[in-house]
Amino acid sequence: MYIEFRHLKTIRAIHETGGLARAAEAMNITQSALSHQVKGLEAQVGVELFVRRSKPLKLSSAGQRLLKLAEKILPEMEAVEEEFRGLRSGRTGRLHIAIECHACFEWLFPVLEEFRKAWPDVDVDIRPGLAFDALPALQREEVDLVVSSDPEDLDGVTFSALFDYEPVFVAAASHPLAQKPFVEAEDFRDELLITYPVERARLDVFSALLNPAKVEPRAVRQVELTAVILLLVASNRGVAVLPDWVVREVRYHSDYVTRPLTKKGVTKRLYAATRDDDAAKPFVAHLLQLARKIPVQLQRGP
Amino acid sequence: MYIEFRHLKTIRAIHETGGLARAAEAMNITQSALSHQVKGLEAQVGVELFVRRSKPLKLSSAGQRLLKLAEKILPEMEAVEEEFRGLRSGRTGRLHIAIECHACFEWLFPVLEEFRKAWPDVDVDIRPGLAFDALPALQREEVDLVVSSDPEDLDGVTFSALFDYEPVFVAAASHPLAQKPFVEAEDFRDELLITYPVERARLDVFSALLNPAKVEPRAVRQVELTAVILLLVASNRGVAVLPDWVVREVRYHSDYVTRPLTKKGVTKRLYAATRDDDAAKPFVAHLLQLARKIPVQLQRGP
DNA sequence: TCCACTTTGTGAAACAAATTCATAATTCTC
DNA sequence: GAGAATTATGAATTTGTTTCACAAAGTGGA
Repeated sequence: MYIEFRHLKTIRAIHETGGLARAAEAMNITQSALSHQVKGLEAQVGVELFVRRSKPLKLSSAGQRLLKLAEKILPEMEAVEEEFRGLRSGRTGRLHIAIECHACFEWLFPVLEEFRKAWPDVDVDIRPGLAFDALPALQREEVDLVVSSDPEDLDGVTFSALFDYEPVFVAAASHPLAQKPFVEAEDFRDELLITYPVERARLDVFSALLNPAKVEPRAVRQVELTAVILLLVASNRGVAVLPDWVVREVRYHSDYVTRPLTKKGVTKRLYAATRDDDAAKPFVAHLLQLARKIPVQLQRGP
Repeated sequence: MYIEFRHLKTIRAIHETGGLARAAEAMNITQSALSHQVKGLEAQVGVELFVRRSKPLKLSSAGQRLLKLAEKILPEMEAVEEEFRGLRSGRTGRLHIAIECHACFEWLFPVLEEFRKAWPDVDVDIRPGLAFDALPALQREEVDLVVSSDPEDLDGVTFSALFDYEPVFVAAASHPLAQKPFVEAEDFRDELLITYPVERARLDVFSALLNPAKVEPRAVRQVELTAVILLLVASNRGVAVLPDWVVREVRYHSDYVTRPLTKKGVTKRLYAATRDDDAAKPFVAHLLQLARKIPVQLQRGP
């Protein structure tokens, strides 16, 4: 049984125009063609779809059922077609973002806020990238942009630099280490370190400081939310290392202090990874531009 | 841009089987045909639907959008096809009932209760037929069965008798007229008559008794619900004339009495009107059978 | 009831599109 | 890099849709 979109459109047109001849005109097609089509459809489904006793062709009960289907299906259909039209013109598309760095929510939300104003038709989503390997997913087109601080050389994938940041030590103002101008790996040996619940390789403290120095903190506690981490730190229940942009406001708050890691401080760079063919799309370029500008503005503070 | 069901099925099959060749086999079609089809579709929508860098063909982001559409639309489609298959075999269909007689709900609900057990796939509905002319709607296939007590000679419409009933006078036991063995038109002259809110021509009291005798009751009050009418009658706020089946239980209830209209009583007959072509359908026949049997059982009482 | 008018139905021919066959070109696997 | 598996392509074939030119049937007015 082969009902086709053509048939649904016909049913709808006949119903709307109230007749086969008028429907034919509305569809720029011959009245004859429609007659054949309707006959063919009725033969296929084996059911009378129209009442033929009276001249302006009218839907039978089965026909009305089909009309209901048409009115449900065709708009969805047409929405997708419209979407594709927009996709060709570069106005629409999909931008599913995976973030490997846990704290990136903090600056990404303002970026997306701004982005959506400019590209309302782009299907934006954030996938908390912690559950899976983001870069393979990028290659498999499951995801369209990955935020990462570890560029790799991958086929068909480009990494573009977004901005630099500094992982900084955060502690309560009353904490002994607050007296030092900077902290070193050894300073962590007796501390309870609060981190995001991700593998150590993805945490700047470990990758940039503790692992190279082979230092293990007294204890590590994993906390999901940035606000909660800061709360714990403020009440002297532990210390943390967070990207500077996250604790920017905190600097002028008496309960916390921030200190560089090592004398010279540590600098890391964030990248956005995209598929090469996507990089040309205007909305992708725009997002990258925003992701370079807005976090820097946020760091300058309010 | 012409996306067709064929294309959606293809998208789905390729996704499910994980490859064009396997999908082709699943659809009993050549692999070549599918390749052409996919190419044609991509040309139509002007968008890459598959990732071709790797061999087992994989959906691109646009392709995934289309897959989502397919997974939404195809099941609805297939449900309707199934419905039509059932319709051909007489297992399913539509049975929208219009009732001209207001009290018919009382026996129609038990009938439909029973009916739905036997024909779960038939789309049954009751349209309170008071708002429109039911018989023309029947001819226009807006409705499939009309319950009426006034058979007419209409083209393409058959009236089949259901059962006889007697419109009876109902009054509080303490009402003076309760003393009489039967009531006559003249008896209504000083009464407040409670009726359903429909035109007088459709009320048995008027058509069978008062109009011929040219008697007008002291007052008429219109009430929608049978239970409320009986409540009012019980508290002696008026009298009513209702079909006997409605007040069956009431007979043995001390607060009410029922009396025939005129010495011999009045007998009316209910009919079901159907379109001639529907009358052959097995579920229509079954409904008529139930509508003859069940109300009589109800009248015999519990 | 007849007549003009409108609307729907039909068969053959023209046209358009989908499918197949045979085979080439990729990519994957070992 | 050979062989297997998978997808792509071109020409021929088959299938399906549309048009054309009428035929048939219903509608409404005098």
